[in-house]
Amino acid sequence: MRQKVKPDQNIHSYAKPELRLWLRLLTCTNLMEGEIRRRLRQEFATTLPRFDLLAQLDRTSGGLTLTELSNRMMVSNGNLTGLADRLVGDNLVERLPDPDDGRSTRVALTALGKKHFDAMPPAHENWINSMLEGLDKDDIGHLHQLLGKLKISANPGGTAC
Amino acid sequence: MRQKVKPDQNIHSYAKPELRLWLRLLTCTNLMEGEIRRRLRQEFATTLPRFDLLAQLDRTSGGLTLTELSNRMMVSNGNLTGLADRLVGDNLVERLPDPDDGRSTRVALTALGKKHFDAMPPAHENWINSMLEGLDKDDIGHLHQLLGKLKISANPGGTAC
DNA sequence: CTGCATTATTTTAAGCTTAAAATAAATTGG
DNA sequence: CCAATTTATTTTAAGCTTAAAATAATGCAG
Repeated sequence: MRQKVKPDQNIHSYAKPELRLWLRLLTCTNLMEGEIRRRLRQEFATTLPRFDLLAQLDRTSGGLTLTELSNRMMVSNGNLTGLADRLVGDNLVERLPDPDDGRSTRVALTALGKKHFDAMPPAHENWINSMLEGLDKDDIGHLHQLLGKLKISANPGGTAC
Repeated sequence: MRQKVKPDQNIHSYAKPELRLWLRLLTCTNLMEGEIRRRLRQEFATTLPRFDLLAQLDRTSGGLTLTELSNRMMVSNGNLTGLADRLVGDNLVERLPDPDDGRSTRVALTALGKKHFDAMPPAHENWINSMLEGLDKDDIGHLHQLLGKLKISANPGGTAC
C-alpha cells in the first residue's frame, strides 16, 4: 500500500535536511565573504583574490609557482596568469625564473607588496572575529570539527587545504 | 609582567580558532560549489547562476522582479540584467511588464524553461546527498543549527535567506 | 499640481573565473 | 638519442560579478 505523503513534500521544496544544510552553508559563506570583500575594498582598495594571493606569498619564503598558488587558492591555473600580471603591474609582486625548471615561473612579494600587505591581516582577523561574535568557544570548536567531517566527505581525494 | 608567547603565535598564522573556522567554512563551500558547477556543466550544459535563477522562478507563480531575484540570489542588481538577458536569448525565461509598476519588469519561466529545468532538481539533490554521505542525521542537524547561529551573527540586519 | 526623494533597472568599466586549446619545457621509455 | 608523454604556463572566448553612474518611473510633501 502506498504511503501517504505530506502536501509540501514535493521534489522542489526545501524539506530535505541535506539540501537545507547546503543552502545555509552557502548563505553563511556568502554573507562573510561579501563583508570581507566590501571591507577589503573600502579599507584597503583591494579585492579578495589579490588579498588571497598576497597572503599565500606572505607565509612562504622564496615565492611560489603559479601551479602551487592555483592549488592553494583553489582556482584555475589560467586565472593566476591574469591575477599575477595585475599584481606585477602594481609592483606588489615580481616574477622570478625558476632556476631548476624552465617551465615554471615563481612569484614573490616585492618590498612594496610586503609593506602593502602587512596592515591587512590584523584587520582581516578583526572582521572575522566580529562576524563570529555570536558563537562561543564550544560552538566554534564543534563547528570546526563538523566541517572537518564535511570537508572529508565532500572531497574524497582530499588534496585541497 | 609580559606574558610569554608561543613561537608560532605570529599575526599571520592560522592559530586562531575563528580564522581557522572561516577558512574551513570557505573550503567546504568551495568544494561543494565546485562539484555542483562541474556537474551542472557536464550533465546539463548550464551554470550555477542560471540554475539558481531558474530555481527561484520555478518555486513561484507569476514570476519575480529583478530586484526580488537579486535579493534572493544575493547578487547585485546589475548582475541580473545580463543573466536574464542570456536566459531570454535561450528562450528559457521571458520578461513581462509589471502591470502595477512601470519601473519593474517581471521575469518568468517559459514552457521550454520549465521543461529544461525540471530534470535538474532531482540530480542536484543527489549530488548534495552524495557529498554529505559522511555525516549522519545528528551531524546534519547540529551543523544546521550551528550555522543558523553563525548566520545571525554574521548578518545583524538579517534580511537574506 | 509640482518639485524632490525614492525605487527599479540598465549601462559602464573593470576585474574575476572558467574550460579548452595552444605553447613550451621536462621526463620517460625504448 | 629520440619519440611520446607529462607538466607548467599562457591564450582564448565566454560568461559572471561588482560598484558606480545614468535613466526612468513612482510617490510624497507642500
